[in-house]
Amino acid sequence: MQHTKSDRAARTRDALLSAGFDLMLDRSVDAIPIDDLVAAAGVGKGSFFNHFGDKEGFKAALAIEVRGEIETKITTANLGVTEPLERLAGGMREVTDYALKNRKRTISMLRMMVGSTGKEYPLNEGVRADIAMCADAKLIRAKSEQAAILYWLGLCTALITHVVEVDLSREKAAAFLGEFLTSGLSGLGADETVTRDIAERFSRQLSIGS
Amino acid sequence: MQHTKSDRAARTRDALLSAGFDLMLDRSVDAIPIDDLVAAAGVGKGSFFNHFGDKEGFKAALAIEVRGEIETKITTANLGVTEPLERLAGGMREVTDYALKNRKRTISMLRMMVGSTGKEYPLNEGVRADIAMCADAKLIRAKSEQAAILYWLGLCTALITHVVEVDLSREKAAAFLGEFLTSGLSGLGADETVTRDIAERFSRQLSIGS
DNA sequence: TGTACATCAGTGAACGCGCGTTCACTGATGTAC
DNA sequence: TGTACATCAGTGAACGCGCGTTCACTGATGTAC
Repeated sequence: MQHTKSDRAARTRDALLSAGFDLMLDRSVDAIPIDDLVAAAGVGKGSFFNHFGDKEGFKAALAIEVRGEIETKITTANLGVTEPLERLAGGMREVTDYALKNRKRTISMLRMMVGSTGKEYPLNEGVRADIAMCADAKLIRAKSEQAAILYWLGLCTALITHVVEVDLSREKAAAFLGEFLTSGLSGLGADETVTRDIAERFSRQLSIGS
Repeated sequence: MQHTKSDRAARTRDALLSAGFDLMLDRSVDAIPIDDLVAAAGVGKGSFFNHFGDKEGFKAALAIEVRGEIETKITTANLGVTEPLERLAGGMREVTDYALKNRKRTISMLRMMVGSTGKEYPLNEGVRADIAMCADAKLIRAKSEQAAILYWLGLCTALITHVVEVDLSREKAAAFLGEFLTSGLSGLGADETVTRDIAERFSRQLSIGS
């Protein structure tokens, strides 16, 4: 079977990345010795360098890993959705769901985002597009597009930060999502009825789980 | 003069802290060797340990430093203010002003906040009190107090993150503050007219400078 | 199917620099008389 | 005002462990014939 060898490689690679996420519960990447990583992953020290070249390469791989997962999760969930406000809300719901299901990875991502002074959020580009659609359709108060993007991303970040910090139950996270959608959408100037509908509906979806 | 010796001590201490903030533009505290710190501060290596005991002590001192500055800045600005919505908005204006005036310190603070997984924002407690006052006075939609606090702190964080990231001019920062106050207050359910008035007035105050 | 060879991933001992911490000493400031 | 002493902050050489990186080797998987 042609995949056997790359399967083995993929397994060690994944083991190392997972070990990274595990150990980042306590400390920042910089503070984790490679010895600890390979011990936690159960692989030889050399494998670390086979796969990532050096520690910088490892850090980059960690970031790309979570980023990719979240992006495809949101993209998938929004596949058939055309209503711009629902796309926006869907992103917030999905990222919250991700935080519930992948606490350690989310914590790592939040740590790394600021480690590199905020730079590129995953989902950054998607939010920009959705906000623009909302503005075009006159669904939100259209002043500064950039401010709206920052506003929305800030809310998403604050929400999932809280979810992972206090290790919220799905129930409670859903309640918070409802609150954030209510405040968030009405803050953008969306219609009150639509806002309430979306907040309730999406909160319920999250509480059920997907 | 009895202060002479402690003045000397205070100077070296400040030099080390400032060096810390300077060097944190590039890297996290953990990634800064003490040799670099003392070189940048122009003091002997031993002084570092005289003042902070070890590197952990230094990190703690950095955090306390900024936190204290921001807290007293906000407290001072809100001294005579009794209107709860204005206190809330005043906090956001002051923290933005701080970010404009102390870019490096703000960057350091943002880095450190997530380094310890978000924990205690400076201003956390003040916001809680102001939100509670707003809710009591029926000035905002009163659902979950905790969600409202997270919402507001999230907005403050997002705003100053952007200010320091792109090194915004005071002018542009004031515009963003206006947008964030508009969205932020109306997201909380504050009266539309009051919101617009506060947003315009506080934005103008920031653009002039204090 | 079997044998020989090539490639690719894994391993851990060895290396050596980097970096946090210590410490004996110097110099400055404050105090006693 | 002057001298002797105590205290306090600053200094940088020296230490030694920790940690990132290297490398020669082993073992596993894939391929040729």
